[in-house]
Amino acid sequence: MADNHALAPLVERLGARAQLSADDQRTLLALPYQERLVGPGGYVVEEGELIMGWHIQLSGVAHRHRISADGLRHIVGMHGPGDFLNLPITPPATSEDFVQALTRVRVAIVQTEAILALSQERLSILRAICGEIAADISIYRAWISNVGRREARARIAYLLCELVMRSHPGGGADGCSITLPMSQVDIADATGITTVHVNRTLRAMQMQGLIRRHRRNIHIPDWRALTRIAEFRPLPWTSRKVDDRAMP
Amino acid sequence: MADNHALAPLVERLGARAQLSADDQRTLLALPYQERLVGPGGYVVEEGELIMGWHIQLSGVAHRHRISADGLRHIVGMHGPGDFLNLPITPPATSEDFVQALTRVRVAIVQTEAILALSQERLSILRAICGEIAADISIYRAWISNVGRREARARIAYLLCELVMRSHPGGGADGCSITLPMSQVDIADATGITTVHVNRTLRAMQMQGLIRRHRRNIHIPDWRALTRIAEFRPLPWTSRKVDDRAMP
DNA sequence: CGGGTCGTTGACTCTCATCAACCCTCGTGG
DNA sequence: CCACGAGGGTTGATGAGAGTCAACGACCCG
Repeated sequence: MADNHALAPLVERLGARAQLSADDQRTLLALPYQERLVGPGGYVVEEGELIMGWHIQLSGVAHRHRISADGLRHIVGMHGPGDFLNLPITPPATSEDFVQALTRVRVAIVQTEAILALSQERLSILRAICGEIAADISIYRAWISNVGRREARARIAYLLCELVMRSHPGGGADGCSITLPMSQVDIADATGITTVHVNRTLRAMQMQGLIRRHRRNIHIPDWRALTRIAEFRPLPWTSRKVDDRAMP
Repeated sequence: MADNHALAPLVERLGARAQLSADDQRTLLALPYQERLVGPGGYVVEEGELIMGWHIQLSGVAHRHRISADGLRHIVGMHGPGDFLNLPITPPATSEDFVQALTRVRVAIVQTEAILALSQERLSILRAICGEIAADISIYRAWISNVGRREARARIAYLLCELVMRSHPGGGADGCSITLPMSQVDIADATGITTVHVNRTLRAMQMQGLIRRHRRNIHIPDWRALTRIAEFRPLPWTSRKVDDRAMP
């Protein structure tokens, strides 16, 4: 139902973990929203920007980063369809980081008051939103653990696992492939290692048979082996369905 | 008002960022709750545990960690009075990490349904909770950035800044001091470096005049210098008041 | 054809991990 | 009273993983 509705990714995401009645789904899809389109390299959100409205990513891939005093970029998260780019909070709250599009990205902006009102009316929707935020938080903690103390290969493997989960509805499997939405520079900034070392590590992973590469296409012959190296926990990702069809 | 009520830390935290009427505050304080007391070293939450109720830390200091396959401990966050140890979500959701007490810790457990119902009744409370969760998320992202790509001194400086903010209601200032609630082993696991290197780095920071140490007492002669090294952003911490009085 | 971004590789350096030993303090118990 | 052990802290020697610097190649697009 309503698969071609713009807000479908939101409903799918909320429905993945919690029970939403047909009525809940209709109500969500009926939320008034504005749509924004951002091209590759464009900023979806900028640091310091006032948070006006609840941003839900509809399609495409983006990353979230901060710039340190010495100009280094730290990527602190990846975003895909259905992701909440902020919480429904009211100004004068401002964004602490940049969200930058890697591909073409569509975003829906819902009035904060509208989603808060809806949460008050419908317990099931409030519950679903809480569940989704909890999963997001768990993923952020996984990133802390990932970049904190682990060797380069494990960090990159983890990032690959996350990208696989984001682009394959059913999760990873032997023989699956992804097209990296990001350059090796981006991978470096997301894993806290240098581009030179990313390059060498990818090569080493290929030598070890963990991945096969052709340009930005990554083939994963043994999904279990990759997750073991990455110490990837699928829990927060389970039943997260992603719908990334081409734009209308 | 109600300063000596057990749930006062919750009201203070929620009131720090949002406007809560006297009536809101009374309603929050009237929430039914169970209290749990955990001694130093005890687990407040264990990995895999079913999340039953909304956990709010009332006093003490705790840390949140994960154990990797090779047995290494990764500390992914610190917790103090007023912190939400989980979101109000319903089973079968389980905890992804351990929360372990460093000092004696008191926790209030509120029925998930009770706080959800209250959020539905009172927009101001829902707003306040969203604001607090958003600040927590920002802090997690800061951790990702902290442990990702920075030298040992900066990582430790950041952790010290956070501990200062947690124990000084008004924020840090020249000449302030803290008593570390954690050993150097804990600092190592929270910053992703080894204990040996933590020790050497603390010594170096002392040589440079960034800190003075006596056992676990840390004196900070120049707060601005420390935050500059740490690239510490006070924003998510602003007006976060902490009340860590002795237990009744 | 030229310029830009991205990817690749080599040589050298350095931070930090590893391994190992030793100290201190404190609580316990003979 | 002292022996003992455990946890935490300190220090040195050595090595490995990753950073830095530099150059070059591949590809895309105007």
